[in-house]
Amino acid sequence: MPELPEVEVLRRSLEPRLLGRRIERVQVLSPALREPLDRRALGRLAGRRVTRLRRRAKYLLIDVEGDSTLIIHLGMSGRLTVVPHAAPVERHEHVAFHLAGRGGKGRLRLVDPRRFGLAFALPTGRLATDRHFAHLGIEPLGDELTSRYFKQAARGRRGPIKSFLMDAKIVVGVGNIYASEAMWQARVHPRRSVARVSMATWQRLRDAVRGVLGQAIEQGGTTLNDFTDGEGNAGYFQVSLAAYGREGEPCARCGRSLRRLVQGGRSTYYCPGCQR
DNA sequence: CGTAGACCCTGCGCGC
DNA sequence: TGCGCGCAGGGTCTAC
Repeated sequence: MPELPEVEVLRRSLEPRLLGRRIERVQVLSPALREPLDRRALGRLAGRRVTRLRRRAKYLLIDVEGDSTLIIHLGMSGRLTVVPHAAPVERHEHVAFHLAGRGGKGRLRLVDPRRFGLAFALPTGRLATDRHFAHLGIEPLGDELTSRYFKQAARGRRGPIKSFLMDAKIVVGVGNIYASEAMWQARVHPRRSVARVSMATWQRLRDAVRGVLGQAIEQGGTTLNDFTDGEGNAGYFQVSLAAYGREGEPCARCGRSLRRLVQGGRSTYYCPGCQR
């Protein structure tokens, strides 16, 4: 479900609703996620106030007092929302953080039908070396992402540009939707080998990745099915998608019919006319 | 070492 | 109406 823009939109929407509020109680309703929920570790968050919300790659990081961090990953189908204290438990609600403080009682809940998501707690200082984060590449919206970085990272690699863009060891946050969008924007064919990308094209790809992710954040993310921010609002970047999910529709740039192909078991959408 | 494919799981829309 | 199939925004592990 969520790529970097959706997690960032979620972070921004939750920030005013969580900052300074206290987690009164942690309720694990259904521990079966990608990694089983650890009742004891999550329970230790109880009694602490939220001090900061951050994002790394597609992970949401909720820092609390006492140098602990709650880490949430939404997988494909996760939804994290603040609901009224008395809201009925939803199907596939895995964990609920009962909140007190400004705004009265409430609950932050993680609902995840497909169970590819994660929720765990760590001492804040241990994040960088934790196995979930240790091997992640650079953030795409920071200063480090340059055409030179891309070129350097591609040295000695084979394989298609799409896999490269989606490889979190290179650059994080680019998932299946925004990979198609960035390649369309940069006019690069998804099967193009990374060994055959010129510096000018690396520059176009770099600009396209940043541009697409940035615009998607501004527009509240992409809601294809069920993405919402922390208040339950859908995004509207889906109306701006140029390629993803548009097989058979005319390319907005050249008019050719957009096509779908499968790479690594996942759909890629592209224009056979203007992507080379 | 890098890369390709299988796999984890539920739900939805489609064609029959 | 019911059923089977393909597909879905993530990441990790195994086999080459």
